[in-house]
Amino acid sequence: MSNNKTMTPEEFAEIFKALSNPNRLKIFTLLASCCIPGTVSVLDSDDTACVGDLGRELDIVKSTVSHHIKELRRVGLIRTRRDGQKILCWVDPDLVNALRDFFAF
Amino acid sequence: MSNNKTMTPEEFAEIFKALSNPNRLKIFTLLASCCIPGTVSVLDSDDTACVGDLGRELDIVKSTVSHHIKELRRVGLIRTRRDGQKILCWVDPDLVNALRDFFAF
DNA sequence: CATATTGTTCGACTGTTATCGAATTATCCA
DNA sequence: TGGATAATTCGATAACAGTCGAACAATATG
Repeated sequence: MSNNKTMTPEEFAEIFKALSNPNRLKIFTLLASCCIPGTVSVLDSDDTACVGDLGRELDIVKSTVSHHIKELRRVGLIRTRRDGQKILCWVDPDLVNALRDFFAF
Repeated sequence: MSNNKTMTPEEFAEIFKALSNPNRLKIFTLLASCCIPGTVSVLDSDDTACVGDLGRELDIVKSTVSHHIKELRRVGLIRTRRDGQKILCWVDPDLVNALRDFFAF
């Protein structure tokens, strides 16, 4: 609704690359399932951090999770915000819509 | 419409990996734009081969195109059929629909 | 201030991928 | 059968990616 810039094949390829790693895809899916678009992630409980939760949930060490989060953020799939010690994450609904449109033909 | 098997995160990741290379994505996009779903690819003229055409159109050597076609086919994004000397390619509409649904939330 | 918690950065290792040209296979046709 | 055309396979090379643990930085709290 708000994102109407045209994307190049190279940009799309970068986004798909970000989703091409199973762990990174699981992180994305988990965020997509637990986050109300446009708001922060809360996962199950309200007072737990996203990065830590994701690692615990998916059994990945935190440095790897951090690496993946950075990559997802770089291509615009997710957004982050610091809240105290924690980094809260949520998916960018505009980019998800653009991806859905990509496969609509 | 006809494909209602559930896909694992690993399978989705493999598909996104297939689309993560710019040249492979261009091949897929070109096939998607020129092929009527369910039928064979004809590109511009009727009597030219898909693999050769794709290489000429995108300026990639044929061994590389062949490699990419093989990968796209392996993950189920496209289907192929031999017609004489040529290999005709077209996208699998069911998988495209599954991808569209993946981003529908 | 000292300590605990959360996340990032760094270095290393391992494995994978994209690309090309050469050789090979398959098909058609004269 | 022999030549032409189309595509695949193979080998090599160069670049990149995922993962981990250790060290570091930021924040909160006693």
